[in-house]
Amino acid sequence: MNGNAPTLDDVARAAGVSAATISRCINSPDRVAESTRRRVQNAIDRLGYTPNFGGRALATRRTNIVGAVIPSMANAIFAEGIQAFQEELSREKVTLLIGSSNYDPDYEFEQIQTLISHGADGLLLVGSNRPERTQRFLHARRIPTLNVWCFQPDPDQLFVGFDNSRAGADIARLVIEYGHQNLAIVSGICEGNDRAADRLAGMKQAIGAEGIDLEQVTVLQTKYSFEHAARAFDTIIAQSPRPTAILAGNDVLAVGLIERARSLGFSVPGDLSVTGFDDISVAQFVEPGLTTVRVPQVQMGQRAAEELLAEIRHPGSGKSVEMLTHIIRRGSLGPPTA
Amino acid sequence: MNGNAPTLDDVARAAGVSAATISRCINSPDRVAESTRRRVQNAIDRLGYTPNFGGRALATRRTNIVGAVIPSMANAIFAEGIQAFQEELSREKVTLLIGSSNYDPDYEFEQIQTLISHGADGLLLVGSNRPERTQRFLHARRIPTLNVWCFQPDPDQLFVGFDNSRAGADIARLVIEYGHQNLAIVSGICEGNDRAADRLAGMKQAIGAEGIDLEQVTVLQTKYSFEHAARAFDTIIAQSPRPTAILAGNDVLAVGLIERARSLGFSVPGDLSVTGFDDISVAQFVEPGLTTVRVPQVQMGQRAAEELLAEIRHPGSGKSVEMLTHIIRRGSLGPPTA
DNA sequence: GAACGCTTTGCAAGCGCTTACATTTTGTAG
DNA sequence: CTACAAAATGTAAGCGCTTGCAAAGCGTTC
Repeated sequence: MNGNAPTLDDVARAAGVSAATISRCINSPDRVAESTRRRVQNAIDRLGYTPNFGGRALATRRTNIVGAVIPSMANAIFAEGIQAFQEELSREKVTLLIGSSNYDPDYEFEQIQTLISHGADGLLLVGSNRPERTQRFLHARRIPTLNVWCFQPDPDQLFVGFDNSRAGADIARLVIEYGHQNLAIVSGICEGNDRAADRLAGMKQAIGAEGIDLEQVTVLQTKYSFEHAARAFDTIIAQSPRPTAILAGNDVLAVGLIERARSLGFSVPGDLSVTGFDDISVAQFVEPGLTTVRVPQVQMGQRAAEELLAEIRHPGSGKSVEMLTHIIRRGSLGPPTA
Repeated sequence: MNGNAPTLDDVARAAGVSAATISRCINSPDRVAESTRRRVQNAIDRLGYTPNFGGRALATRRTNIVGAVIPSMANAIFAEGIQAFQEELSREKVTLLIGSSNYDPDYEFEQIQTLISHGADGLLLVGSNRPERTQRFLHARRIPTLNVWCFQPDPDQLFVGFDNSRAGADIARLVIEYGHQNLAIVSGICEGNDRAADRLAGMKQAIGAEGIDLEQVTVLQTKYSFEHAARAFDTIIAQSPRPTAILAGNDVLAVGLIERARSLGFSVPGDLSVTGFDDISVAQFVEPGLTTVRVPQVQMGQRAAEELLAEIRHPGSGKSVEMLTHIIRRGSLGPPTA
């Protein structure tokens, strides 16, 4: 915001019309006579006028800003989706206000408040499981909100995502189909992270359903980093009987596991198979390529933008969308060694 | 912005004081008596009041929103830096409005306009080389602007970055030190991208200075994607004499080159060395690890936030900062085969 | 040429907040 | 108890824009 920027009145004076006319020229040009419109446009250009944001926001009670809180930006997982989201918004002249929560619900709440206090007309949030007070806040303020990366058939909320649990079950089933009986799971930390929790639950459920004793399956929860994954690997590899396959809760963990395995001299998938989840771009560049669950990030981002905008413009009109995931087979999953 | 949200006046009425007092309670609590402050705070909590953004922006002529236009979000290159930038802003209760330009100057200009029209108090931009009209716009509006990812000793602009040219020269020199005489360069597209151009210029300069005939060095410019890199590789490998080392303009290209090389059966660095630039996180996870230029992204993001905020709050007080890069040696660069 | 309807424009009342200035309250010293 | 300064609060004038309503302009029609 600029101290000496020209205002509507300046333009009005310059063009010899009233401020209202200028405003109409900008917001509904067809309600203004062709000739005046030209004159006004001229004045606007000459003065280099741009509408003042505050004034406009105050008068229209709308900012055309949408907020998004994602767990992390450093992490490739959300990058593509958010990029698609942003592009879609941009098409509608809406911009993106971004916050990141670092996977911490309290911090997420703080970010949400900040975004709202900075005028966000609506919010994109990742996942659905958040503390009572966050829910209350959102609800009390009647803030259009859309959750991505998960799906629930709850008519009171908006989702554009997929069923993490089912996808988790899918990949677990595939691993078992390959003949693995001795499994380990390296999950993200489930507390406060419904996606991690659902994936894990899905995996467990499928494993149980296939007749494998869940007691025998080591489950580790760890932070999303190569380092943590490496440590998890060390724990798992020390066990006996040693698992022949490790299911990772996401690709970052999976890549970390593979790296650690190889640097310790294990062959993947010869000695040990590894699967991931998310299909981030590294997944195809590790050696061996990662067998993982492909999440339609770009589609998800686009669709989320559409539905959220719909909900903002006409409350109640946004729809939930369930997307489908599918498994991408690459080299990291093979049959167990006899 | 919410239709039925409580306003300052509502709170004033509820607390039995004037609106001005409420405002002071919020913005300069020490100018208000302890007892009233408590009473007011109480009313605020009870009503669930949050200041209206438009009103505030209008009155203070400030939004506490900072805009950033980065070439791409899908790309890991800017993720870490922007995350650090955002965290630093967040500490100061400033939020980040994000646009992405897709490496296109026109689109960048458009995004800049959008951000400004959405109230950004200042702007973070990547690189420095932009069209006349963008410069004019920024200058005419007196918008505090800071450029990252490059550095120039220009007192009229703010930079927090490094010397791409020197870094390019450094890595080229290292490659030559290893004994390579037959080189190729796969650069990003230089037009409209000063960083790519500077890196390339630096490499060329160093190569020339080391007595290698630049005519003999193939230089390809291509988009930042694994696909394009693979195609570039195909071109280069068909040449004779075949280069023994390829210098890539960034890590995405380098990884793409390595992947393609390996999938065609070439060994890296046995048959061919490859170097990168940026040290994105994949760089350490490709096989072999990428020898590349480490860019202090996190520091750069933090420092950029500090300086930009300084410039916004007290125009003229932001300082340019030159950061240093250094080379990370991993396995992808080795001596040429005899 | 009067009456009517349509389009184009102007008027003026906010939107919710901050802040300079005026006023009241409180505290303190003489 | 008075006088005065300091602290606390209130008053009111904007900040720049949108928009309902009224007025004016203009072309038709009878």
